[in-house]
Amino acid sequence: MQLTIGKLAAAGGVGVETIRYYQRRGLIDMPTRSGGDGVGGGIRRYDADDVRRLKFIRSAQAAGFTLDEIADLLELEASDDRVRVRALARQRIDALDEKIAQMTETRAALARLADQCAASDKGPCPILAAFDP
Amino acid sequence: MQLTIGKLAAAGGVGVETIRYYQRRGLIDMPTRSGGDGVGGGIRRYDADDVRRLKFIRSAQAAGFTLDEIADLLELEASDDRVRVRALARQRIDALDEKIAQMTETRAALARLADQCAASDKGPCPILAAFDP
DNA sequence: ATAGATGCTGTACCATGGTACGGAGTCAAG
DNA sequence: CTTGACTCCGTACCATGGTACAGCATCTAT
Repeated sequence: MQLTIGKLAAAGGVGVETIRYYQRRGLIDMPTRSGGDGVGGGIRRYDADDVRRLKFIRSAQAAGFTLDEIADLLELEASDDRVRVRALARQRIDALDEKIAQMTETRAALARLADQCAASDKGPCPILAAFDP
Repeated sequence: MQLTIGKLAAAGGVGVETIRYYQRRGLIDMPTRSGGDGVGGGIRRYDADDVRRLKFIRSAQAAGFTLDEIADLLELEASDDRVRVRALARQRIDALDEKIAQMTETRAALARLADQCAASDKGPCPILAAFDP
């Protein structure tokens, strides 16, 4: 099965430019070309494995991995290095924990201030007051 | 009390360029100048209220508000519109709730996969497998 | 009065994850 | 064989929150 960049993009539910962007980022490698008359490259020909990689990228992205991390994951997949994959996952989990904790704290503070603000219209707004030095 | 941009930046714990950036964004307004010989402006003179506004910005930012939202908050502070401040806070809380929920879900899925991966070295890595179509 | 520290403007650049476009080349169908 | 759709490359642009620098002007301390 041979695919042009447009078909690959459609298969992955992304735009053509996104594929080319992933190539620049090294997430999808430059495939064989057809029609390259010496200068200017030629038309990229993709296969089913490229579709798989593209979908992998989208899935990993949905799990919050950055494109850089995904590039690492794709390398690790090729080398089947489970220890390092686990380490990367752990790292991502820790980052998530930290962000969740921080956001939860902020959320609670903000909710408390909003309640205070709603409770009484006397004096300055507690929400704004909280940001004042 | 008159401050130059450098003193204001130091008072707020930010860089000089950040102040000028906030001015471009409309978060701090263009202060009176001294020395402006007709062309090219002149030296900005700030006062204690600018320091307060700057600190307000940093506090609100720490609570996760974007600079655009903070610009709104500063306007609302001036007009003392508590209803709209509460609405903005509520909106921020909802956004936080959504993000926290999504991240918590992702975190759980990733942790489960990492555990599965650590449990057995047989077969493909469950983490990578989860991203595969 | 003069050196050196700041300040001014405008513009370019950083990361992140793309999107858009011009001008040329190529491919498939009729 | 022509036409229209697709692809190529390079580059610029979007948002977000800044950072950096060049080339002057001004201010402050000596």
